[in-house]
Amino acid sequence: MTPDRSRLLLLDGHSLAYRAFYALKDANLMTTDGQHTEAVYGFTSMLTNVLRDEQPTHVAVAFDRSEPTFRHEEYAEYKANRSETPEDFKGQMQLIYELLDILRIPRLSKAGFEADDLIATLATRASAADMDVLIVTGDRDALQLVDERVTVLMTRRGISDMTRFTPAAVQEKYQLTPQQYPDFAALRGDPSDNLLSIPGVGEKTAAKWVREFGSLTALVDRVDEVKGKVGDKLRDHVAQVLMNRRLTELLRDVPVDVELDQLTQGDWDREAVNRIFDSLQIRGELRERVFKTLGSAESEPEQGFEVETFILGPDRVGGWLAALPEGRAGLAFKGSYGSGTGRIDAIAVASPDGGAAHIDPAKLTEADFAALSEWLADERRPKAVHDAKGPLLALWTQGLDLRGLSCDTALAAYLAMPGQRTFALEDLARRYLHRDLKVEEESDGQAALFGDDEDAPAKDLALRAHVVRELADALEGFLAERGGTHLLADVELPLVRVLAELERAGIAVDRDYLTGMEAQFAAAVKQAVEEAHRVVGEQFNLGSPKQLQEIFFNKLNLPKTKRTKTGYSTDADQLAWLATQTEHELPVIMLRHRDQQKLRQTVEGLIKEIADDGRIHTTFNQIIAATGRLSSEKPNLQNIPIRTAEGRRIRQGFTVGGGHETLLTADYSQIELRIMAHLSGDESLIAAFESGHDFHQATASRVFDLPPEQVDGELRARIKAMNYGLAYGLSDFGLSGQLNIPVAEARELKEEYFQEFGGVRDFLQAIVAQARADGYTETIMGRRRYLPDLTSDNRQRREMAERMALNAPIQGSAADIIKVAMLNVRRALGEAALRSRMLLQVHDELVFEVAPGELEVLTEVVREQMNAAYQLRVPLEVSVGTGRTWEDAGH
DNA sequence: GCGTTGACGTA
DNA sequence: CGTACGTCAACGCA
Repeated sequence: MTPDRSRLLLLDGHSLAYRAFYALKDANLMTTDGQHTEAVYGFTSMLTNVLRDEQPTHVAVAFDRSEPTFRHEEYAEYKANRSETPEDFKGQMQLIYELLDILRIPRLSKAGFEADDLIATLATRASAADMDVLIVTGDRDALQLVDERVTVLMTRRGISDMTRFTPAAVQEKYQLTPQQYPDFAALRGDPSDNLLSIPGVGEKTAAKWVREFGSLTALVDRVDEVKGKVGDKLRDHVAQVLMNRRLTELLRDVPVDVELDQLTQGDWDREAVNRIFDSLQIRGELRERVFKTLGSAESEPEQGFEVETFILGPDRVGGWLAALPEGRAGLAFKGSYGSGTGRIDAIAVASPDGGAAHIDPAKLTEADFAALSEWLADERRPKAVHDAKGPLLALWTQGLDLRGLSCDTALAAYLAMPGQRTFALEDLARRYLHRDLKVEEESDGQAALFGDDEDAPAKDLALRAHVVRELADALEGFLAERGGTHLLADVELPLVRVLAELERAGIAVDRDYLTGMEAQFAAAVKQAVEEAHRVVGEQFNLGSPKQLQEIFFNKLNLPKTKRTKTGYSTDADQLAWLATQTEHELPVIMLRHRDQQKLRQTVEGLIKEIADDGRIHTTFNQIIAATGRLSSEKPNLQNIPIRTAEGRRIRQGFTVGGGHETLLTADYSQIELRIMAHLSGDESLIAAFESGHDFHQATASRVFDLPPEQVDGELRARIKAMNYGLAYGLSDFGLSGQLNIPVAEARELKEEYFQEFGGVRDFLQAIVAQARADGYTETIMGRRRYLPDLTSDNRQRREMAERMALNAPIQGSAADIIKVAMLNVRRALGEAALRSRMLLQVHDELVFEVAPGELEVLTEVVREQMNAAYQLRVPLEVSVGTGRTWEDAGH
């Protein structure tokens, strides 16, 4: 079999991006922060389609440059008629460059030349090297390049339609050869390039002349033969036509400093591609198509993973584990986990020297179980696991434990790149090991190739264990370069066990109480619905913002509120505003409905999650929040209402469980502000914390130069808003909205504040500047957050990144501190052999269940450990409360 | 069925 | 035009 000839695909980047932009203009594609993406989206779509359909072996995208070209020197008016780049198009070229770089598709440009010239040059070279060439463009000048080897794909209207120009197709369409095309174009003129045309000569005449005389040269030689008025016009414009011809000719010998064999797609990184698609908010079909298409172009992994798998039958486990060499083993588990429990279906252990064993826990002899149990629980046998918390919970249900966890690859990857959305083992293997962890494809439930191997699942799990082991080494190295070793080893890793304990413990709830409350909220909802229907005079769904807009703005003709992407907002602020603007009762009824409905849903959601033991076992996610915080899901126990009296009633449903005496909550007071004082070193702010007065009162007294006791509620509220807003990057505008004062007054307030606390302003500015220089921010414990958008051209994105940059070290440092506090509290509880236990973490608060007789000592331990978690330049203040319910224990 | 949107609860 | 999350119902698409 003779190998296919090489095929080079050349794309005209600007031309295609422009076509794509106009084709998708009406779709108004945009990210939520205002970056338009029509051109990026359309270009990517075209690129993907043509790669898929044409299967080129070589590829490059050529771009124009902003510098003038030889054409401008020849003709100052060249392209001078081009209108301004549309505002919505701006920034999209930069995004296309980034995307191509991430996809490792070569892009070319050269000062003084247009993309067309680069394309002509490379097409000519490739042709000479016996390659086929495919040119994709929207510019008809490229037709002159068409020959037996070179085909041009010309975009038609949309982005999916392309015309394929071979010599025959050019002939058919224009009745001209490709060589004649530029002659024709020169005679015709080209408004888009500002090439003048001959009055009275259009496409028809131009083509007729070229056909008749064979070429422009021949026509000029025999120009006297052209009869009539058009003949005179032609004679008047010969010089201009010849210039047109020179401008239309594409250069085939641009000194491009690249070899043909360099024009191939390089190794690309799935995670990076996912990242840029995430940031562009491109998902679904196009993302799929890119991965599917480029999957074939994606370089083959250096080699797949190979691992010899030992499927350990009865009585083989003990011997195999005993024979394991020194070093770290990789572990992988199959099973299901969540809600404080789990089930293990299979375990794989990868040996430090290569092989891996597969263990079926259902087929263990007593001796096997004992050996496995001992090995798993042996602190001195180091182990690496991917996302260990679930398996740990599952192991506990089987009477097993897991000790010696020296690396969790999910946590390590999270610390390395906390902004990632997922940390799937497959993705990490590709990113950090540059190899594929492929699971055999299955279709229609039928086992595909090799699927009839009944050991395939075992081999797959063994492979995962092996990959985890290799990945652990790679990630630790990577993390060490980023200064994350301490956080992994001394904070996140030990925290896994503590979180598993929290999840296993759960928190007791009073089901009857919650059920009764749900009925009350439901009744209030029903009443609100009826009232709403009555005052409007028709039935509608109060839960539908769309229907509500219809009622408010079309039926009742109430004043228009703030706009959302799809219409007018009906959120609580707008409803409250509407209530002040009109006599109509509906806004107030809606507010009550929203309120009661939200509470009802919250309670309903909680009831659904009550386990058989009468407790709710949330799941804490350790690798979600980019700042380092935990998150809580199924259900989220970090957003149980507290602000309103009605909402707080829900907290009375969380109670002390049987066998315990009371609940205890302990929270850090103003921890983020204390961190700000510490990090900024602002002496005045530090002094305010040390003054012993209420903090907001103390800062207000300094700002307004009043004795603390003369600070009234109004002043205190203003400064409180300032204090908290600063850490979020609050603008003058935002502050004015929040305090209901004019923007100018908000600006003055800020000025007055910084007059007193100038160190805070310096600090906040310095953080952003530092982050821009480094590309990341850092917490007190070295937790990094990478913020590439700090250098974005897009103002909205850049300013968003700046706010993230100043918030991340503050929020993240608070997260660091409470994590350390949790570890220390847990250790102290163990050392004092207390039976009280930690149940929840809510960012700056810990909730405990107090065993009988331990209240006093527990309070002491918690206070001490939370206070000592980290030495800031101001004291960490902890306030403690106790009570039968979470509400009673609050403060 | 699935993903997006608007709304809203917490720190 | 204030950061970080998770959940719900409605809705539009496939």
